Amino acid sequence: MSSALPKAARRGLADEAADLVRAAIFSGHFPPGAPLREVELAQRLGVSRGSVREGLAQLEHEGLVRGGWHRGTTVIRVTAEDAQEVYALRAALDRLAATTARRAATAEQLCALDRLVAEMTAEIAEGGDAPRLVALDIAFHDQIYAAAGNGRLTSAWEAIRSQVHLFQLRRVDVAYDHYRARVVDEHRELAALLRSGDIRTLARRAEEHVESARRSLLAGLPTAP
Amino acid sequence: MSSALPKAARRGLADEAADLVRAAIFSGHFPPGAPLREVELAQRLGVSRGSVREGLAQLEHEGLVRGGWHRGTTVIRVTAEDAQEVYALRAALDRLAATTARRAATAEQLCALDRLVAEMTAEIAEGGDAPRLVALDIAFHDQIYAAAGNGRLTSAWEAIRSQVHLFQLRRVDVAYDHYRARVVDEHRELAALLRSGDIRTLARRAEEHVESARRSLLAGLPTAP
DNA sequence: CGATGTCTCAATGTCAACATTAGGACAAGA
DNA sequence: TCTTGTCCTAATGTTGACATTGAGACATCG
Repeated sequence: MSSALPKAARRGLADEAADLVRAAIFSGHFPPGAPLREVELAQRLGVSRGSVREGLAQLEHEGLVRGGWHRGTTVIRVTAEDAQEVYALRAALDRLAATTARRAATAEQLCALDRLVAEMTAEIAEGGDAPRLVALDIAFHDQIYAAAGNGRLTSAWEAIRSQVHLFQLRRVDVAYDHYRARVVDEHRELAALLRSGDIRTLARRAEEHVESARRSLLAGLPTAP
Repeated sequence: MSSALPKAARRGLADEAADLVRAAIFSGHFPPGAPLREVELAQRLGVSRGSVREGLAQLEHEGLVRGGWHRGTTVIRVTAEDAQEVYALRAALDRLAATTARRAATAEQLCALDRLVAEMTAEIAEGGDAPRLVALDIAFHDQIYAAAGNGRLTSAWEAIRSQVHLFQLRRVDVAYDHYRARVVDEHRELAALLRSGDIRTLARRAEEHVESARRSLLAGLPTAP
């Protein structure tokens, strides 16, 4: 069959709260450095502090927020050093994901990649909403990790996924033209290499793809705030 | 100065509970597949269920236990597939950690590596307690990650560290002689390469070191339950 | 006899109250 | 003025009780 059923994942309020807060951070409602108070979030989301607390712990494992003993939780700030760390790790993970997926990916999964590239193309043709493009970008890489089929690798990706998402949103803020001009071509090439490319070339291009994003963000970062 | 003070990290009961349960798993008190009931742990550790719950969530992020919606938490089982996943990811992480540390490590950190190798040598001379050797092995790699100085990379390592620890304990169960014969030499070579070796050679040897561990474990795994 | 519906209970999910702490305001002293 | 000690408060850490759920036992029906 095409795909196993979505296994009816019934989730708890903690996951719900985590999703809500994460979306609020991406939307800019909670800017970098903003404090996330448990009581305030609890009554705003209509759940108890325990659930909010569990959700915040999840976001902390995603690296989106930082907290300490009796010191509250705050949204991370996007410093050049943070970007260096995240993109260095992402390069290593993407490299492994790509080379693994090169051998393990099914035809259906490869088609899903092509479909995402097509959606990016269509999005740009319609004007190009930046957040939507970034979401497609992330979804493309999600699909590669899924195709690799390594649960631990996927978990490692999920631990920096939200940070990458945040950084990419920042990137399109400071260098949208550069991003818009390259996003489709780079992903189209990755998709092609994943379907029928040399492993070593694929590994190199996967790393370079991340390197490209890192430079693009860092070029505009020091000038910001 | 030699080192910044350990910043007096005051921890909560949740971390304490996580440490206790983790140790209990390593010691074999909770064998693979054993259920971890919150109520039982709570009264045995003398803390509330909330703290135990938070601790278990931490262990779940470490991949040591698995849990689902209203389905309890159980210790992971060591299957061949799990080992493949963990060691594939570890190879990528160790490669990045080693190459990064090659440039960033301080003299003090390199000496710490030598000291650990010396401890391994001494331990083997005294008979060679397997769990202690494994602990030194893990500590050696901890030190490399610390020397790399990439917080996100260290977090990714911590997300599989406990699983690696568990797998290595299993490895010395099934192939202690092989482990005992190689552990000192392999780590001594890594330490030397980190001090003054070619980057590409270091990257390759770091991956091979993991590959060696993977094969050693997998060779004895399928025969075991 | 096998399949299906219902029931039961042990275990987890959720909640609101209580205990503890970090960090700042403030005043006294050198 | 700078340092130091104290207090206060807003937030987090912790707890036990209540609500909900999943999985197996059991009975019923085909």
